[in-house]
Amino acid sequence: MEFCVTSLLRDKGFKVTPQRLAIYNALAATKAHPSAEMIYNELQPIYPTMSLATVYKTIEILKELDLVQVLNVGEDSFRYDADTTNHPHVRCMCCGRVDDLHGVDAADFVGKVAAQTDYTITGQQFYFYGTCPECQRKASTPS
Amino acid sequence: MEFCVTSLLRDKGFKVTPQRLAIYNALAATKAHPSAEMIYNELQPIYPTMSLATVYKTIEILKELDLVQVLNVGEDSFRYDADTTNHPHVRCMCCGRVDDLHGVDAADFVGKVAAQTDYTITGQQFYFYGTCPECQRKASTPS
DNA sequence: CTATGTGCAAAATGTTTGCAGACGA
DNA sequence: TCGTCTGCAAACATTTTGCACATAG
Repeated sequence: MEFCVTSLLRDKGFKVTPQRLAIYNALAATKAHPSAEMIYNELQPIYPTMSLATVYKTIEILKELDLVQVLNVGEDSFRYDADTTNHPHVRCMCCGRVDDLHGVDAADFVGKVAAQTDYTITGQQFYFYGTCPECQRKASTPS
Repeated sequence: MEFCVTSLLRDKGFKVTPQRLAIYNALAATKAHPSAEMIYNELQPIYPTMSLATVYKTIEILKELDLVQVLNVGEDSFRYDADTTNHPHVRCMCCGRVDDLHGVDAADFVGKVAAQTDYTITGQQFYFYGTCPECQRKASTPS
């Protein structure tokens, strides 16, 4: 996996730096869909001198290499996902966490939409909003 | 229509001001899903003294009254839609315009998703990306 | 050794806030 | 008249940029 990123970077003429690997690995290792700042905070203990600008610049490259996708869940910042398969996401309106929704077939729906519009559809993004299991539990058993 | 907004504002204890009516009317009169700045620019000729802050504050109220919904098409700013029915949107990756996608039944798809997750689903937002008819035409007949 | 990358600080962008004067009810 | 609203400017948060030094190849 790490080898893969290394060669992908090199192939496109990008240099392989510890920061770039660390940022990609942090993204690949989590399902939390972190924002730039969350990645930065997570890497602070390991790379105390790394700057937020480096996180942004690296994400830009990772996007170019199709190694991450960008999420726009309605917050004031973007989130990033190293799983670049096209899957829907859910955001908990209570605690703010964002989860994947795998295993739902959207092809029918996308097909119907594509048939209804004059646009040429090249991609889509589905966001669901609700309450996650933990927040449901918290809500039903008040302290 | 205008009467309706007036009384909705009054009912909730908000004052009815020309700026608020103008902002809502501007939103209700267009299908372009303008951002705060686009609304501001559109109203400049008629209300030259109006500030962007007023646009933002008014939109906040309109959201509270469920008179507008917020769109997050992946740009760096939000867009607003006075059509509060839950319908998908398409964004042209070429010219940036955002259009409605009415007449597509999402109930099946939403139902499948809701059945697959432990979240309680309370809402959703579908964004499609592609090329609008005009940009397709432009692309096929280069100057 | 050279070109690119990093880290810092400053800038840019979009949005929010505080406050004095204006205005709707 | 009174309380809220407006408009301005300043504050804020997120992301981008410029540049000197560091480092991968």
